[in-house]
Amino acid sequence: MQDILIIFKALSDETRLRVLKLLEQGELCVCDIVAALDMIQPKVSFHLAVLKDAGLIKDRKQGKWVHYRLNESDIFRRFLLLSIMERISPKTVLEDNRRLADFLKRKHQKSKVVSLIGQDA
Amino acid sequence: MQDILIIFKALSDETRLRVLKLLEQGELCVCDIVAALDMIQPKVSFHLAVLKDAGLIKDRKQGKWVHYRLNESDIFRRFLLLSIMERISPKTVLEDNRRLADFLKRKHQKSKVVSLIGQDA
DNA sequence: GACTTATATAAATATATTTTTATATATTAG
DNA sequence: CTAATATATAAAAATATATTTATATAAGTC
Repeated sequence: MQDILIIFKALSDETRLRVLKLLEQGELCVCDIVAALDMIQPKVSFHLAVLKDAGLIKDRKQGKWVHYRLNESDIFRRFLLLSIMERISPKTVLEDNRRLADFLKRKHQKSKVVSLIGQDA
Repeated sequence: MQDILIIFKALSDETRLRVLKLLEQGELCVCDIVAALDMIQPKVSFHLAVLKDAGLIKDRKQGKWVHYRLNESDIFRRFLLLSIMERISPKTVLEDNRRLADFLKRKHQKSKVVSLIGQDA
């Protein structure tokens, strides 16, 4: 019973559903999600931990960053994730995606500049 | 979004999963469920209201009694209910079922006696 | 009509979850 | 080595949910 309870508890929070929806588009690091949701980092980390505990997401550490992605390795969670993607309100998702796109654009611009400076030096 | 959130919230409580499992065997009235779970009645009524709100169960009033049954009228809820039935811990379920069987037996004996008295009169 | 039974609901209390604030840890940059 | 950045975690505060206790409603019994 524990398993299924932990999964449903993890899914019974709007923030966490938004995170899952964001991760539909692929792996994201914590700071991406913080920017997309427009929330403070410890709050996001808390919710990521809940989702990870329920086996709904996986993480991968790379340097300073931790990247999260959906865990679709079993069919039940896979179905749940799919149903969420379909049913989540498009309005919130739109704004989350806009903020994420903005953030990623600025992030990439910055890394471009950094690498140009790197070339000069 | 509201819909799916309300459904997951309803499913994120052990008592409510036990209620759903009990209802797998068909319609039950509140007092049956109270006996099966060995809980006080207002508590059970509270959880039934949450499940009903989420559209997971339906009720039917008949005289003094209110009978509840699973609502399997849409495919998503149906799938969720099915997954719960499969995954819920057998230990708790066994005890719930034993208490329910006991209660129903006594209930039927009593109604038998009542109807016999009725015959005599 | 008074009494009992089945259920629901409201108010008070207890418990669990989420959010914030502060801080720790680890990695990289300078 | 010091500073900055990304993330996690602990403690405190805020909020939400569940539980209990008391009471209301409605139906049936005597």
